[in-house]
Amino acid sequence: MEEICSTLNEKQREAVLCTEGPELVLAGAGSGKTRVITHRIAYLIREKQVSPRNILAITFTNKAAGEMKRRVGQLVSEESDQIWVATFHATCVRILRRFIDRLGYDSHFTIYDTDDQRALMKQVLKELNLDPKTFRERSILAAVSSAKNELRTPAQFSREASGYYEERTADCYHRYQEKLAGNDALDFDDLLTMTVELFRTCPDVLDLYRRRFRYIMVDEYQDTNTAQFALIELLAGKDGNLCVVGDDDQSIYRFRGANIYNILNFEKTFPGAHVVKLEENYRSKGNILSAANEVIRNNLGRKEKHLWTRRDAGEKIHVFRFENASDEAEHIAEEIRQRASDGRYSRFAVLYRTNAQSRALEERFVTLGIPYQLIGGVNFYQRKEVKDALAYLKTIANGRDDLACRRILNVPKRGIGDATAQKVMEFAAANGLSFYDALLDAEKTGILGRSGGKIRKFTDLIESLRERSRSLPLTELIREMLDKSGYLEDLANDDPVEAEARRQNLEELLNKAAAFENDTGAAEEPEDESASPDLPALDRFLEEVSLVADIDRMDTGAEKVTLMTLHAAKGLEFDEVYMTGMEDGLFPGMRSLDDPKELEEERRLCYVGITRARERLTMTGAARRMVNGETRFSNESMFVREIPDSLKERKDYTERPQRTSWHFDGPGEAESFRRAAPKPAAFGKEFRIVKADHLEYGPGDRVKHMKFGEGTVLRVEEGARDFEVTVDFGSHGVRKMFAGFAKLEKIG
DNA sequence: TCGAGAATTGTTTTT
DNA sequence: CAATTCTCGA
Repeated sequence: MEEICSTLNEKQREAVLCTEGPELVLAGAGSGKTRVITHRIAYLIREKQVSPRNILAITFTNKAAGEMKRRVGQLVSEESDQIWVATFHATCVRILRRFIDRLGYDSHFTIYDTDDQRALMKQVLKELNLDPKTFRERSILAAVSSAKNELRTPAQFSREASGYYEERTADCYHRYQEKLAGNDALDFDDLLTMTVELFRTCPDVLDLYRRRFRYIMVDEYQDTNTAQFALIELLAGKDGNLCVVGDDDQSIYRFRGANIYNILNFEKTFPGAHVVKLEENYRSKGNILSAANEVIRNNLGRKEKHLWTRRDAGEKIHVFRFENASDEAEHIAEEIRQRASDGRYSRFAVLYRTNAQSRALEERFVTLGIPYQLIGGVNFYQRKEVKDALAYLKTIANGRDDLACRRILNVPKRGIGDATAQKVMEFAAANGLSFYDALLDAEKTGILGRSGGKIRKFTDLIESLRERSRSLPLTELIREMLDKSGYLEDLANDDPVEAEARRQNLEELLNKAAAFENDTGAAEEPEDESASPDLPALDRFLEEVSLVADIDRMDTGAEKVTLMTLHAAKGLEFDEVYMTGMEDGLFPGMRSLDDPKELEEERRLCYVGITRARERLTMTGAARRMVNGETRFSNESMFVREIPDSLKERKDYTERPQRTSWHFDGPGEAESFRRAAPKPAAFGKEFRIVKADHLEYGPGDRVKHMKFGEGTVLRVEEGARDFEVTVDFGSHGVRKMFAGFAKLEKIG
């Protein structure tokens, strides 16, 4: 016990030692949250003699799960792989593979990603004869998803629906669910809702897992949604040994159903809960932490806390403003190149609000030859060629996934068009067959005339590959599939640059398959009943692949700059962080400007971004930016303005820098200012001067002024807000002016 | 059936 | 300004 707790501070120790009953650990950014969880697990095993099998730890990403496993392993070597550490979704899949037959589903179900969901919903809209203009599958799916997150069934949904639009949406939900079932498929949300459903309808199953999971821990608790909460509550019970760890200030997933009240009301939901606050930050320099605190204090409805650090203040927050997005990107890339002259690029991260912003940055990084890794955007496993390959594999593994089969039926082109596919669909529906089985049969009965031959060739291909899949290792199978199907060959007809990128992605898929084979081959010890039961390697590979998030691919070892969204950055930390696109209308986004709830969420996101930085933080923005083909002008982000000037060092690179708005350094004044005028002016009416840290010219230098032409600098005086420069312009006279306003250029 | 070019959309954020 | 969907001729 001494050794386990010796490295912990008092609060952390308190959190670790409280093992029985409900516990809430409010862990501020960088306060050693993961440390608490891992040590708590170690303490349970080593001191409380709890069997590792009785511990469940839930994380939000596979990466976090892996990291946690690794760190627990360091503390309690032997038994650590007995602990169940997984994401919500992976946990649910494991449970469902064993028991979903109780709900009338096949245990070999496939998992649909967003694209699959879209395709399916499109079919639904067509079948229900709904106008795709008024009923967009995107918004219907959003409604369905939030219904599922709230555990509302189609029946409930239609009961509560009012008005034509909602009623039709209910119909879609209903039909969509039927089609999923018909395909033995679950979408992401189903994984959660089905598990809750399973526990609610089968007490014996619930009981089994309750006995197993005597100690439950949930990381990032502030981001749980209603379904996840229900799941936890079912497993733990009102007075179970449930320890949740989170930070209400870092709740940033409201858009996907996260319910911040899960954490805000924890003590009400679990009376008698032990609450521990971790407020010492071990990560960031003082100024960075102060900036974070200054920003987040503008949110109402949060648990009061004040993060502090023993670290020195460090550099000020660097604030840059540029003319446009490409200047912004150029400057950042150039600065990183200089600062990383030792090649330690992994110390840097560039963060942005929307994935679209990565483009300009990427271009600059490429031209300057800076190694970088891009996280997010299109998930690797959702890229077209990878999905095609996976669709082949799914069809080979079992012909049950109609979407997958249809996807590849004519890829590469086999001369089997939509009309034919439509006929097969009808045939399948009429005979209660899957799409693939319909293909096999339709060809036999010859109902399709001359298309029959083409279909025959396709099914022959699949059948022969299926035969081969029984003996061939995974990687070999994929190679053969790519070859025999003519997919690789077809790729060559593409644009050569594009084709090369695709080939590389397929190569990466092969690497992943090889890694997967190695992993499962090495771990020959019979995994306990938690593993999916006796699935062939191919099926298990497909399952694993369906649950990986893009962040899971992040390579922390490589010396590369990391480019990603602020959302993806949660839980990570870097020495030097750039937060880009700090502009009103972009961050905070347009939609949040008139919605206080939404604005608070954006502010939390900003807080998350700031607290990722250990040593140095830079915030950048552009005066104008191309959005949707038109130029948008914007003000510096209100979040930047919420950071007092005393913590910032600004530099304005725009052609016509703005005079600084009234900034208040004293907390009292700032407070009243914010209350009195919480909203910034929508447009750049205010001028802003930026005090440069130095001037490029001094007395005696020749300079050029926009209006007065050339002159000689007589004197430079440093004022509070700016440099005052006196210049002799000859015929235009001797003039005294502010440097930031005059924009003098040195000549010669 | 299929490709090229036109037209028409659209924007957060992701397990 | 994309990326996706639509339309039309072969």
